[in-house]
Amino acid sequence: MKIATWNVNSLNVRLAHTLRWLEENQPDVLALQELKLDQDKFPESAFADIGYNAAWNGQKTYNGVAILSKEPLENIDINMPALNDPQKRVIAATVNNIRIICSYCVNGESIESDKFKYKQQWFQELHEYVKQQLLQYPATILLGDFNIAPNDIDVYDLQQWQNKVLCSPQERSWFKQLTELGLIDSLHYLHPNEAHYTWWDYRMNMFKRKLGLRIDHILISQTLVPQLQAANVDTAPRGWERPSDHAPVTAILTS
DNA sequence: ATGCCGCCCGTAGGGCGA
Repeated sequence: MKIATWNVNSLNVRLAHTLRWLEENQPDVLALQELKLDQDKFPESAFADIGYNAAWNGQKTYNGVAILSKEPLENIDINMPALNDPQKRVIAATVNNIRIICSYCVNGESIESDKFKYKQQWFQELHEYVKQQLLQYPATILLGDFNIAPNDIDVYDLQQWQNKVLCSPQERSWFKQLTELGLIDSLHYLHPNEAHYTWWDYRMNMFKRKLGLRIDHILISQTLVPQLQAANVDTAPRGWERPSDHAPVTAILTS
């Protein structure tokens, strides 16, 4: 089973890229973030035409998440039930008895900002939600854009980024608390000493200069670790014409 | 560096992302 996550930074702009990537890579599940389109504007038929079911949680202009799957999507959750959040950042569904939780986590802007407080509250809520989901679904995958680079190796210039948003000790502690629920960072688990980035700033030619951060992740519950075969970042789409600033992240589980 | 780039709304230029 091939699982993937990709922040496409507008599905309107990136639909062709998304379809191309699906056809070339044939994942069983693809989680999408930053759709930036309203619920009734989702291109369901374009995905159906190439064999993918879809569940989505859309929002005009900002946010928006979806799960695409070759197999049917069951027991769909829209947003975290306990958080009355107008921002559409979470969708969950069950595929082949595996719970898939797709998250577009809060950016936070800067450590000093009110948005950072929202990020903290949001991660507290995510922690509670995932804790409950794991009780109900021992085989769970939490994946998406976390907007946190959890380890020093996930950052191209530690000196520049330490104590900045995405890399601060506070954010790393929130990420660690999630993993302590019994979730394993699949790429870091298989490649602990390799630098793999998933996001490169559009400015200053950061992709060509290979200067990025690893902020998109696939966390798998401990029950699934024996099945984990591979984890990777596909940097190719970041080099396509008019790309998303994020690249797809993949994990392969044996069935 | 209040900069850089890109998307959104809307049709100029500010909000937002990371």
